[in-house]
Amino acid sequence: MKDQSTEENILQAAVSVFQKKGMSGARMQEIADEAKINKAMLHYYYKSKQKLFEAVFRKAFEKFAPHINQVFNSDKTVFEKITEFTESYISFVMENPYLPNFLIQEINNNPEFASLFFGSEIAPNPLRFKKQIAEEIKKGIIKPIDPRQLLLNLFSLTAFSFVGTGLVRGILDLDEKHSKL
Amino acid sequence: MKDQSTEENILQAAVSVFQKKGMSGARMQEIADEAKINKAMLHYYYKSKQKLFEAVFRKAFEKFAPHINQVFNSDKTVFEKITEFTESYISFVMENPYLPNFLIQEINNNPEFASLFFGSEIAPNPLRFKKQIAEEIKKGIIKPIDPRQLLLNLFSLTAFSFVGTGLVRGILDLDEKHSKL
DNA sequence: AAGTTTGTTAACCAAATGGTTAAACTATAT
DNA sequence: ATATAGTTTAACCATTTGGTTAACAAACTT
Repeated sequence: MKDQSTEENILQAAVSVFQKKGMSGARMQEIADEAKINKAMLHYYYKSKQKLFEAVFRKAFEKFAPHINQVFNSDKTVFEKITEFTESYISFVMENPYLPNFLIQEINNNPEFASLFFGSEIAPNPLRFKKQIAEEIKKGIIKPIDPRQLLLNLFSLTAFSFVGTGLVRGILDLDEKHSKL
Repeated sequence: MKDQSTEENILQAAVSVFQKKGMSGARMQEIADEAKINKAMLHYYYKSKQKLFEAVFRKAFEKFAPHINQVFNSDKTVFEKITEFTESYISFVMENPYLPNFLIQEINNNPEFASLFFGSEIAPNPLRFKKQIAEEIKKGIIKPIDPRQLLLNLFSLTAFSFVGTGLVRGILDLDEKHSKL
């Protein structure tokens, strides 16, 4: 009687719950309910809450990484990369509104755990990007800037408007109840 | 034998724990331990976890609001405001590293609860700031920009470097184990 | 068809957790 | 000093929560 993937079903429900409530806020029962299965199944497929969380985190990380790799490893110019990143990132977040916040949050809450991922294969490698920046500066294509600073700005201006949505909305919507930034 | 404020003591411990772990991650026992008092005292002074959390949230909100009011209500030019905000905000966050992230997080997790604060007296009012922007644009002092966009950018470039510290560090520190942005 | 493996459930369990209570202690007013 | 009100503690309680078990069902295997 196996709906061809209960396991995938569970993971999907776990993604939904974990990304909204975080590791400590999520409840195994709620995940089970969302997946419409018995709570015991969670432990049958994923040994523990921690393991299930890991699966969710890994999935999120793997979904997010390509957008950074696009910047780090493509053959475009820095300028093109910036344009492409913002565009793809924004449409990405529209489809996964909780994902960036989830990543940021859990990385902050659990740095040692997160560092396992940053040290792994799937983590983007910034080396090439840094060289490119240096080259383009030398050639006078872009103004001198620390690559770290550039990346930080790029991230800030794209990511924060989503991460900080609630705050910004709270402040700005006071006399504009309907604005959609 | 009343150390002139057990109550303040508790609140301080609660701030520390709640800001690091959030509402759902915080444990009453941990707060009691940090305050070096019996857990029952938490309920003696602050009826419940939710109430204690509210006190912490209010305190954070009240600490944060002046920095926005500085932008909204001072008599400086927009340009000066931007400079002043970034400076004061950065030194503020150095002293309260967990605060912005805490606010953002709990606002996202609990919009209805947060809206109580945004609707209240202590919440900054952006009206004057919006008028100022419109005026300065008319006078040709600054380029045309939606005030919401300006504020969003200002926030993003200042706040995110702290909120997203973990992520950015994770990506960038791979081949620079010691950088301190 | 019988047996074996895999999937699923209801009931249960132990630990963690927010919260309470009653008694003890301290300080202050009378 | 004694009564009174405020403060603090240890022990306790009920619920929640992550996790387990045993029995049952479905699906392969032979």
